[in-house]
Amino acid sequence: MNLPDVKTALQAIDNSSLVEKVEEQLVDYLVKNNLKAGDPIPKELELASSLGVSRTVVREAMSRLRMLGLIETKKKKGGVLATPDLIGTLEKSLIPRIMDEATLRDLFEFRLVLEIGMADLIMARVTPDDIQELKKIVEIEPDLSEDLHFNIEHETRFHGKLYEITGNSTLKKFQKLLLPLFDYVHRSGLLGKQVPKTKYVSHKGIVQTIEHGSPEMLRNAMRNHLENHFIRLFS
Amino acid sequence: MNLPDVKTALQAIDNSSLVEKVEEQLVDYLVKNNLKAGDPIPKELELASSLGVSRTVVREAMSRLRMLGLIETKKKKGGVLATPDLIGTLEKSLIPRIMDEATLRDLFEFRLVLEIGMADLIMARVTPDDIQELKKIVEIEPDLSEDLHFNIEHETRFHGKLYEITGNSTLKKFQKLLLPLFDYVHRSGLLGKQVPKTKYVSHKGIVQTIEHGSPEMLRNAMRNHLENHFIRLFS
DNA sequence: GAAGATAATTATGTCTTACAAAACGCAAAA
DNA sequence: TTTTGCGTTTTGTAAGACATAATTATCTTC
Repeated sequence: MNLPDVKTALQAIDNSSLVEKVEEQLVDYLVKNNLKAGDPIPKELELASSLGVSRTVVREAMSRLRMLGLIETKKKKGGVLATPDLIGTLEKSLIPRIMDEATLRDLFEFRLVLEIGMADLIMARVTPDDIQELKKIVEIEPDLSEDLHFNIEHETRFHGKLYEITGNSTLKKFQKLLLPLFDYVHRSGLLGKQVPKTKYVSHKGIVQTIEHGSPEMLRNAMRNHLENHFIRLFS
Repeated sequence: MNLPDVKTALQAIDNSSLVEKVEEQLVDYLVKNNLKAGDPIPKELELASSLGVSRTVVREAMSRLRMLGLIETKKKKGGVLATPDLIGTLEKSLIPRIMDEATLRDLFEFRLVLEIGMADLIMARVTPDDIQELKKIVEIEPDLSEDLHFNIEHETRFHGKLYEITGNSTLKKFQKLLLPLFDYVHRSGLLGKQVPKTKYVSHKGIVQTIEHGSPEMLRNAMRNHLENHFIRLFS
């Protein structure tokens, strides 16, 4: 037996608790029986007896699924399958101070990737109303020297609107989720020293590109706009 | 009292279960006390008595946090704070057949956004070895007419390698997570009819761009390569 | 006195029983 | 017919007991 084989064999030993096993079996049950949202789930006592465990264990497993949004339970009625809220679940475990630095860096990059990549969605779905709103936002674009807090608030509003235009609400929720994280990463010194803020393509420039440009131009504009961040990443 | 006021008042009623409240308080405790990975957590019985609830409830709440990877527990030793695995958590609630269609579409778009946006990371971090490996992969690039399964497997290997080159393991894990989902979306008819497969920029073309081109060129190449998917989205 | 075996201790993991609370159905009363 | 109230069902919470694992203390043996 060679080493990798030994490793997989060792990994195979079952070290999970009863609750975890029941949780797995429950998910399995949902999938196997082809249940869809709204379909009822067996009662706790039924599950307990058919799985051969105590109700306590079943309840703990169901509690987890409930937290994931996979099921909902009501008194007397029992449980039904629900449609989970992916991003909402993420939110629960996303606590910047607790996460390891590698993941924090990763997520910071993640944002940059998203904002450049979503150019095509924006160009395909932007409406005249959206453009008007963007113009109104950048009208009061703050100067570099101004109050930092206002700057951040302004950044958030502008970029948030961009996410909104994509019409992809998962994307939008994801952005909202990551917001507090960027703040934290910026302060944490995780990315090395803050580089002197130079202005590249401005918000106004981006709006203009959206109104009169092409997807390709918008990708480039966004990339340029985010140059400050990229410099910190690659230095 | 006007109507909106009444509404907010009504929303304020606390409809959450004890377990949920305890869960919140626990997370609060972790954050407030500035705990970091490895730091111990009070014993179940202490928590139960200081929160004024039964051990059952405390255990259910902790079970949830354990599932999120926020804490780990060992017999005799008790619980310690851990660093949660974001993507691993997502995996638990990502069951294509159970998710609603809107989110599925969103996630499909998400992938396209990522692959275009990550061009800059690729260009900044690609190594000669990576390029060699990419070349080896595309060397045996299958023809359009060939076996579908092999096609998919090949697609996965090529794009997976691209994610790997970004050096962003969260991004990579995310891709791996989404893979089964794309398969499902493709078959589900969610995106309308399959368009006749035309070849745009090929994998070989992308490799060449990575080797000799610029970030901007790679963004464009990726966008073009994914044209088939975009057509389905915007039609 | 040191090393190893053994027992005591402690905290989590599981089981059981009991009761509270909400939601539903049905029947009785207005 | 509508409403009110009661009984039933199922989840939510509590409490106590024991099992299990890991750590610490103690004892035995040399």
